[in-house]
Amino acid sequence: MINPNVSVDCVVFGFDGQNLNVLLIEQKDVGQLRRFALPGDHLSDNEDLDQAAARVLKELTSLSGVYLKQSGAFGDPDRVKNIKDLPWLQSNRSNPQARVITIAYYALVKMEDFNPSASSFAERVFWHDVNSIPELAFDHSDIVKAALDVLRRELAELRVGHELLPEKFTLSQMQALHEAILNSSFDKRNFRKKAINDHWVIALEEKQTGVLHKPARLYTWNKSRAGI
Amino acid sequence: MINPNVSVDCVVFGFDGQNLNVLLIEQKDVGQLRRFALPGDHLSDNEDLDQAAARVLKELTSLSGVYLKQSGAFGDPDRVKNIKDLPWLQSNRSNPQARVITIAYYALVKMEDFNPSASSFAERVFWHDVNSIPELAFDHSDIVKAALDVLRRELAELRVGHELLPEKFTLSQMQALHEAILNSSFDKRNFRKKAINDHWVIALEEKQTGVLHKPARLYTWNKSRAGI
DNA sequence: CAAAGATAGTGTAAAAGTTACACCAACTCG
DNA sequence: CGAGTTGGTGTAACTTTTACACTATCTTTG
Repeated sequence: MINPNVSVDCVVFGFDGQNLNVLLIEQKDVGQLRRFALPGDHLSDNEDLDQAAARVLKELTSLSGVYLKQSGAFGDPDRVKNIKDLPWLQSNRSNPQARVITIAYYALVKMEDFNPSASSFAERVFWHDVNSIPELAFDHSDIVKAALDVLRRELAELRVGHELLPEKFTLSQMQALHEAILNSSFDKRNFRKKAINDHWVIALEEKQTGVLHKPARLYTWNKSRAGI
Repeated sequence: MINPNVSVDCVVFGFDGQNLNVLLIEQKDVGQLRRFALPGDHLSDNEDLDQAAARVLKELTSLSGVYLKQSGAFGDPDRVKNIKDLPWLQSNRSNPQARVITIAYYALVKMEDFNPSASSFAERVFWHDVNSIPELAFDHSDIVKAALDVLRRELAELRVGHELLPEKFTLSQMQALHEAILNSSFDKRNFRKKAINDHWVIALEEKQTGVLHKPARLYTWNKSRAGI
């Protein structure tokens, strides 16, 4: 059974080595309206919030094995009462008037590791650049903003981000990741100094192959550091 | 109307100039069991989560005007299913089996500013030292732990704590506050240097009065700093 | 009014961390 | 073998953090 009052929404940030993206769905809406939203749905009985977030994400986008963390609860009594959202609610919900409190989750993934594919009431799933997100259903734009705030704070404390790079990576890749998420840029020498001195990473005796320039040394996360 | 599936719980931290305490209620329980819990109750229709937290806190403890911030959502399907909680649920809830998801809030107050007084299903309200909290109803012990984590992180970034000192305060008072919340101790000279150099505070041309020792200089928060 | 009791208030040197900055190295491809 | 591309490095100036101990000023009491 589904709980009419509680939902979960997932803000999945994807990194492609360059830019930070958010996973959105296009909902099947009445008429030919295009309607974008975060993957999210109601909570079922007998499942935890964490489980619900994982299930819903999988049902709508086929993504699984993603580590989701809570980023906030949204409970404005009118958050699903906007007229723009009414047609969709009427054709998709048994009780379109029901008040819905949502628990937001966020995650970070490597885009190349996943092949989102739409199902359930999602007609399409796609990645969208985080810096130019279109209008979203309900209060989903607020949810994305809040999640991005949390993400940035967590990255600065190195509590997230390890998922986003290959097992072996170069310091330039790591720097690109930080720059994409924090939307800023760092001095190469200083960034490397810090990563190495603070033991974020461990140097391997290996180099990149298959690149058309000087191959970079490979590193791996220092698993004994916090957050891993 | 009350929502059977969603509640809010408040972790109100109180500071008395020395120690950090948490506001607990003693619930009226069947028999002579003493039952301690966080002030919390179900969400009503047409109210925001933030409003619900403020209302519930006021109803149970009479505290109002407290700035509450979200610290997490708790939704284990069994979180209100423990036998220890059953008698109370049966005599206090129309649907004692209902699953309840709770949104936790926390706040920081000066204990002297408030006079908690019990009403509704709270039989007694009291402050309890944060370092030795008794067993609480439901999963409230987890909620307190999580709130304390959030609080400490926020204090370190000076996003909270301003409420806890008088308008004009001494640096020793401020230091005691930080020491109580972070449960640690700092060097007096270094702490002062930092507070002044980083412009957390503004020195006033005033001194303490009515103390039985050298009166300390008074300071006030620098309102142009983040978080105020 | 002197002494005791209590907290306030202060400086410095060493160490650690942060910042700003420019050039040569190593690989691939044509 | 030259051009293109990214990798990789050192240092000096500056800022921040840490560790550490004594004198100052007020009240109270004998």
